[in-house]
Amino acid sequence: MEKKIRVRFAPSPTGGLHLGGVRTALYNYLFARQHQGDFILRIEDTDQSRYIPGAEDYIYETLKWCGLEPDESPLKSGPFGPYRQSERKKIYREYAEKLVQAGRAYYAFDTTEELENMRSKYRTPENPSPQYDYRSRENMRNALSLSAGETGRLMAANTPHVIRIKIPEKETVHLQDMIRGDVSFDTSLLDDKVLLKADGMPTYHLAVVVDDHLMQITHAFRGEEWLPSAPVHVLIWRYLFGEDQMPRWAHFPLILKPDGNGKLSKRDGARLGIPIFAMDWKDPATGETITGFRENGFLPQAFVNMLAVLGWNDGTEQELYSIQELIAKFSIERVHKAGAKFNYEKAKWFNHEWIKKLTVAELFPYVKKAFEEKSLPVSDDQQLLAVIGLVRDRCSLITDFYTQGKFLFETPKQWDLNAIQPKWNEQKKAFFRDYIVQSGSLAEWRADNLETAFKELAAEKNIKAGELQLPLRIMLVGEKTGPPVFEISASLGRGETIKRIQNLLDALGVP
RNA sequence: GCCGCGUUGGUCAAGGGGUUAAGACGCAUCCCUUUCACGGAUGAAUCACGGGUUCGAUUCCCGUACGCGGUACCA
Repeated sequence: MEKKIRVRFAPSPTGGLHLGGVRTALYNYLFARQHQGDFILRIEDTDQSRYIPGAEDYIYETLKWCGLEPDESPLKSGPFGPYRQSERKKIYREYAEKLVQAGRAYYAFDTTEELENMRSKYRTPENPSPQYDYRSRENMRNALSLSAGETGRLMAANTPHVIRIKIPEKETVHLQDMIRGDVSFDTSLLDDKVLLKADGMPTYHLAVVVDDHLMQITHAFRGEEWLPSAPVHVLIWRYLFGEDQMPRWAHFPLILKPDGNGKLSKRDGARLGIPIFAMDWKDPATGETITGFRENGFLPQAFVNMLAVLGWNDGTEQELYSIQELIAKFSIERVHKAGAKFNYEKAKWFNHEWIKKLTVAELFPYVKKAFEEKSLPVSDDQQLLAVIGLVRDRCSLITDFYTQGKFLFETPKQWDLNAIQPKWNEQKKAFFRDYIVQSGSLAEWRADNLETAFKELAAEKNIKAGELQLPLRIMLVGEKTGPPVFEISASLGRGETIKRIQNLLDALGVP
């Protein structure tokens, strides 16, 4: 029987989740669902100095918003818990010691200063970052260079120490990446990475291997920034559990900043005025808020869709996918090798498409919330439903519903007078006075009736209807934009329409 | 510096020894609309460079350039 597919998303709770992080979660999720496997959320909080309050909750909320709920997580325990690495601390020491016993790792007592001394001593323009490796380790204070007695004495005295992996001198480590194929590394270029830190916490390198093994992870997918340290992980697998037990790897391409080059960072969001985090993230240290896609008016379906195709496609022309379609069609092998620049305009296009795709009823809760956030609570749900239908095609973001539809719920406070004054005259004033009366007696207040009445009256008075429509629009909405003017008038209702016409007539000083 | 990974229009990208090198976003023009959008049509714009291999390379190989990532007791 085949082993059950198990994948994990393993973020560090150090801040908001940006596009790349969510996409990694998404690809893991899609792969798990496609194979009826498990999707695990593991919190990698081994660096206590980088602990950020709220970051972990942010991860849960983001996954929830995106619909990527894990099968096992710190919140939803399973048979392989705990799922927070800080709570697994004691597990790692045991494995680190095993490596020491096997001669594949060793104790090292170097202080931060000693390490810095070594680096500055060997640092040259050609070698700006000297490594702790097979050459230099003999000159450092560790169990390999010290006598057994001295090491024993230091250990007995509880001297602060780390455990480092002993990287073999001349080997080639191969890795089969599901996206990149065979990737190989020369071990003589690798350094003796710290596995267990002085505070007893593991580094990522040890923790990822131990936990992937213990949690029976079958496929380990992560960002490309991990590729250079992958050979270290392969070696740890080999020494601890056997390479045949190792999960299959895939390293996802990075998401790059829209302009220039480099990995997308939170700075770019502020700099370019675009969201890069899934949801608003308030930095507890600075109090600064970095805006998110959700608050910018993105639908989760669109956000997920956009992310899925940023670095993957199924080879057809299809661009719009529901999560179900993604589960059916996604494949790791078709994920790109090269990084992709993020394009906010295209992201908005996806959202626009999803706004058109959803029903008015499905849109309703999002739009209602958007109005509430703008301090314009809507009491009449029916009316809001009607507005959604009226303006949806011209909205790219949920927040656009407010700008496009607010006219219905608030009387214009000011008018774009420049649009009408130049051509305004007595004749037109008279037209609107009469139109108030005429339309007021209409049997049915419907857009088509209004338009007919309006045009008939214009013809009667010998004025081009087109020249009167703009003034009417300004009266009703205040500005030159918006849905067809008679549609607006229809949803506004009789009383409000007349009131608004009268308002502007008054403002223009009609006797 | 060294190591790794990349490189098809401005961006996302399909393709993969012989093609008019798809499609989408954006842009431009036109149509629709007497508003602004939506929508529709059309258009401009691409295989990083140099060597091979081959009857033929965007596609395969090797270099070079460029970009990114890594080079921490961070993940």
